Amino acid sequence: MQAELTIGDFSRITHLSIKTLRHYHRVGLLEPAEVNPDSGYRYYTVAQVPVAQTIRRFRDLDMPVDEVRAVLKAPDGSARDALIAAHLDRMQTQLAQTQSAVESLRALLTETTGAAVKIERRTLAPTAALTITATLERSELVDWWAGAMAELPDRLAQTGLERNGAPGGIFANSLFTDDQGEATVFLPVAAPTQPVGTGLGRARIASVPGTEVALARLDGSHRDVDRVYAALGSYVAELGLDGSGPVREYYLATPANPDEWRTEICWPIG
Amino acid sequence: MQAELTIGDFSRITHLSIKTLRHYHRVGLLEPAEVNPDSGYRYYTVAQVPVAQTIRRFRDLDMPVDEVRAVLKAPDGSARDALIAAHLDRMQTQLAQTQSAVESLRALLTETTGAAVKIERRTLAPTAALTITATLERSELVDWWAGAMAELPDRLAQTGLERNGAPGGIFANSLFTDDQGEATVFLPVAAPTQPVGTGLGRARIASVPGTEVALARLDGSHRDVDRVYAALGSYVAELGLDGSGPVREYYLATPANPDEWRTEICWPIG
DNA sequence: TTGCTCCTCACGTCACGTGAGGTGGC
DNA sequence: TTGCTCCTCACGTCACGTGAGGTGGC
Repeated sequence: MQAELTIGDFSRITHLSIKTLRHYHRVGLLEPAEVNPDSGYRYYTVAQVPVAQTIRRFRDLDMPVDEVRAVLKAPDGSARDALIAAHLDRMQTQLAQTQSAVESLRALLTETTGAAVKIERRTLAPTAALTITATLERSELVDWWAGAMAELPDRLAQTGLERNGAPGGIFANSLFTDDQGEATVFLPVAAPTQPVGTGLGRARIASVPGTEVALARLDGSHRDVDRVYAALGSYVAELGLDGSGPVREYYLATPANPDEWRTEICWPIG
Repeated sequence: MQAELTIGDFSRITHLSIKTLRHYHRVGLLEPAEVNPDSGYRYYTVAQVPVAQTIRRFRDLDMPVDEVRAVLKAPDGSARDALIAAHLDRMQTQLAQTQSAVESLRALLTETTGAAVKIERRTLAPTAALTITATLERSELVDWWAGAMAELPDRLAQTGLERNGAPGGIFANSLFTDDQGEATVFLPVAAPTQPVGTGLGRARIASVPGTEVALARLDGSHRDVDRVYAALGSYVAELGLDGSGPVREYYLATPANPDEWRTEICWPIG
């Protein structure tokens, strides 16, 4: 025997509000067992309680409704587990980001004058390089960067070429102004004396152009990289220089501990 | 000399997207230093860069725009610090909730059959009690509960009355169905032989009515309290009982470690 | 019969993002 | 002059919440 529960009963049992239950009906996430065609009254059964609980748990973790639906409809356990694992991963990332945002805020508040960023001018020579390029959303940038940076040394070994300097990245302005654009990471190499074959996957041999830049070094993690960008951008603007080219970064040291990273941030000048 | 920056320049320097900058202008969070009245072009100055950075930091922490505005306009450092501290507190709470939601999900997934909840029937006798009652939003409930529970013993000492049983709480259905309603916490006392004076603040002497209930014990934190509610509600519904009264809880033990709490959850029956 | 529960529908919220259609500045 | 940057305006997104106005069921 299926006990018929009104929406109010079901709400009390599941701790999902009535408004929320109606919403979940509208979007097809949790359909009442029965709807009276005359009155429109929704009726649920006790068998639906565990489903509602599962939904609540996932929504508490901010899993999007569409994804919760996918989890509930997943054909088998492994598909389900994969979706859940993916979401827990995202949660993990988000927790780390929040943690880092808190630290960043603390730094901003405790800092008395704003540690001066030392800016120098430098002329970067053009070079050949092993490159990976993609057009992507700003939000994908960090993950993409890590993957591409990890791939480059393996590809380099395939080419048999000599490495010729610190790895770098080039980032289109639109990545910042419009939240999407082209990014490149590269490993400088001595110019190849003969053509390099295929089989390098997404990696390519290309030339990285020379340019004059305003440059500042960032010691530590990229948590506060925006402060360096701000210093450089302000410097270039105050001098009335044309800084319209894409920004470039050189990764002098990237050990496991991000606090020990050393990076050069380069803002191109005219 | 104030360097005039176009919205694109300013976007690159601050890492706020152009759309976001326009939005912040619309809502008055960050106004351009100048707007060309003919073209509508926005112009910013380098002096605005630090302000933009501060905004970005706070928004990264999900501080609502209205609050960021309040922080920026705070007349003095202490008002500002108070707003920031309040927000960091909320962040802390939220991190804890996320943590607990993850654990709760893990529990739901690893649990094989769903630990059976033992349900018994009991008749609760009416009693006099020292009570604190409020109408509140569901989201305020936990904080309010902690404050009121902490206050009750002090108030009891003021009355000179004898405690007569475990503290409890009574929660209106609308708290769950409609996200707001009346909540009461109480400390049972022997019926006072003479009127109790005023000066008890928000606490009152009142009578807690008797009722018959379906009851289950929750050992551990209230993280998974909804599972007990679900078991009781399903039980009552399946037996076709009228369970429309407000839910009641008794706090048998609330030591510092929430995993050692013991609570009786009572679903009233007709 | 009363009043409590339930219903729909249209709109609001929050912090932007999207996209059409158009104009200004070097 | 071209095309790149900038503009407005209306609407969309996400997960509901609000509120008006009305009806069903015990």
